[in-house]
Amino acid sequence: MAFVRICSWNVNSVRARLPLVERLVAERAPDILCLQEIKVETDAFPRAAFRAMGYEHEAIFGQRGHHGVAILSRLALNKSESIDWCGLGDARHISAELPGGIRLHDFYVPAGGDVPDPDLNPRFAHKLAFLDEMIEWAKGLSEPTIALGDFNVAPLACDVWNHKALLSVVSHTPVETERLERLRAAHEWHDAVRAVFTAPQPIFTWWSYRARDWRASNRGRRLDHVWLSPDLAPALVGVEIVEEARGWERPSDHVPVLVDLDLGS
DNA sequence: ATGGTTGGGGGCCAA
Repeated sequence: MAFVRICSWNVNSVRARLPLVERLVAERAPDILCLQEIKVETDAFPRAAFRAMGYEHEAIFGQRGHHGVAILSRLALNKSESIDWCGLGDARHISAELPGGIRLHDFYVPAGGDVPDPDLNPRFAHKLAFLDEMIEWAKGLSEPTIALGDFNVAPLACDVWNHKALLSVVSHTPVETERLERLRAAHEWHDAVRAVFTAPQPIFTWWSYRARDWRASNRGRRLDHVWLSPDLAPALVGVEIVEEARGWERPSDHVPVLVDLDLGS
């Protein structure tokens, strides 16, 4: 095993973003790609393109039009499975076991709509219920675990461009950030990105498509996360937020998050 | 306070 580079990336359609995934692979060579919002049915996933890039192992859970997650790997993947959060059948989670018995969980947490009130907005209620289910699930975990993906929550004040303004904006409201912290604490996960880019340094992984100039206004949020269970925390070697990918042609609104681990022999 | 853009799938919805 030794060194393993893992990438988490909400690609906002894997078919639309294939050239950018190929560029990332050429330039950064991750061993494992964890994608979210692939927006394609499992059977229509462009497997051949990933095999051509050297990813021979796959765990894919797609869905027509919406959501969808996939793990593509140069290392063997075993016992892949998905949990049906909130019983809706949504393709928002896939997990697989890596060599060495590490379980890797790839999440696409609901965005939650616009209105931050669960009584008025069913999407926000769904997001909170989804996080509540994750908290209960995490309490029962024991194995070495990596949880990553688009959590759609920016937990810290320095994870958004304007903390006070975003306290009432879905993704940074107290009910969400408190839940995310309870989830993290439930398995004592280590936030790999914040272990390297420590607070209060602002770090973002998402910039809206709607900005005239995303780089100039820099109104970003850190919605994408990579968490390591305590036994894996010492394996952390490095992190890169591939911010430049937001400026590539026809970009996703999220950028890749790379985490390097030294898993020893 | 509002609108701004993108992708999928078909003639708007979700993000």
